[in-house]
Amino acid sequence: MQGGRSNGSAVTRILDVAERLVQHRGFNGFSYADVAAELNVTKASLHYHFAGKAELGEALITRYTRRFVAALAEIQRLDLDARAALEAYAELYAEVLRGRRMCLCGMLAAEYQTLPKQMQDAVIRFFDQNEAWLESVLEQGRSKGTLRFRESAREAARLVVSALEGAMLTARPYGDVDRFQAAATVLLSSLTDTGAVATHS
Amino acid sequence: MQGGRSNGSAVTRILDVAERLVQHRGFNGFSYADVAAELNVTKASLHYHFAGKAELGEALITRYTRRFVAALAEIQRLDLDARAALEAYAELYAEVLRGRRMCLCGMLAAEYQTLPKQMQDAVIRFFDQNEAWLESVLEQGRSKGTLRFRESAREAARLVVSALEGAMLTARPYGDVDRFQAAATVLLSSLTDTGAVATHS
DNA sequence: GTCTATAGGCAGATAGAC
DNA sequence: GTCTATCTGCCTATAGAC
Repeated sequence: MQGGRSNGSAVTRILDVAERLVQHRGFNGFSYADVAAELNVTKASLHYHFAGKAELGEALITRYTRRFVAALAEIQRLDLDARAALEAYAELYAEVLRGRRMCLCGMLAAEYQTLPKQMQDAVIRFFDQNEAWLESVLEQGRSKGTLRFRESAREAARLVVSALEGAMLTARPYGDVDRFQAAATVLLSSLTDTGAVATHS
Repeated sequence: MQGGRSNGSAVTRILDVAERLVQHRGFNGFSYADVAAELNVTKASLHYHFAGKAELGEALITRYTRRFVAALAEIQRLDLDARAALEAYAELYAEVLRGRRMCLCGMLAAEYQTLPKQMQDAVIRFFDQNEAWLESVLEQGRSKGTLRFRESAREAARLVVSALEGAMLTARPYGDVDRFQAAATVLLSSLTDTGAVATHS
């Protein structure tokens, strides 16, 4: 899902570095100076490409969302059953975490109250699109009998997003991708179980 | 679970204001100046009580964890069944969210990479204690047949923490506590279902 | 497009009077 | 304990040369 490393245009290289910094340290935890130092340019030259931090931030979210939505479309194209589609969805998160990164929009959700308006709106759009895609997958899975949940598909979609974002969030302090995988596995099995399983250890 | 409002000692009042600011804006999103302004004192006087931001931050986590662990002990004391204990646990999170706050340690987990070492260690301890408590509740629920999950109780505990932290994280941009409640409800029902439920809409 | 230079502000922190 | 005053450093941002 990620592009190449620092071989694109100036704008692309700026976005690549800034994206990694935000996913590592947060929007309030990085500066133009950090980006400039890594690219061996000056802060002033960054302002030529992005008027201010708000514009840079908005561009980051837009690009990230575009790539994420493209990855969702690719999963759809594979025409997997619902369980496998959810596994593929969780794998998108796992890839980000393996790069020692938090989901860009999960990070920005934490900092939401301090973000410029245009970034806030872009963060909302990311989650809306994730939910819509998941709702469709979950509804289809339930209608075919491969998934099971009591509440609406929209509500179940919110659990999936919540659990995966939260699993990334809590796995990072431990530097342990297995923690994420464990939570994802329990989540998927809890939406899959048919009832014919052991009820105690 | 929260104490009174600004009626304690100077230290307590500082912690109260700083706690709210961190839960609202993040550790990198607030300053000594913010706290001082709200309390109508100067930044210098804050340094008398807390040598630096790192010490203030560590004290915040320690107090928050102590209160949270006390709330967990209170739930235990009520001797509820596992399902009700999990509902009470989720309600602790809901109370925080109703105050328009993120879980202190969830917020700090996002900013983890930028925190001073003593704060990082304190954040880890918070999650460890939550997991241990949940593991015990989940194991008991499974042995009594009121809960159902395939994997280890420790792994299921990680899902519970992940889902609730993630549900808080993603509900805040929408300013919508119902979003949290929906995710929590689906989570609990997915750990409770006995198998005799509808499998499609 | 990228640079040097600089503005203006806010950060965390300290010294020393009261 | 709280204050005034100040330090140093970093922040975002801009002007203008090249």
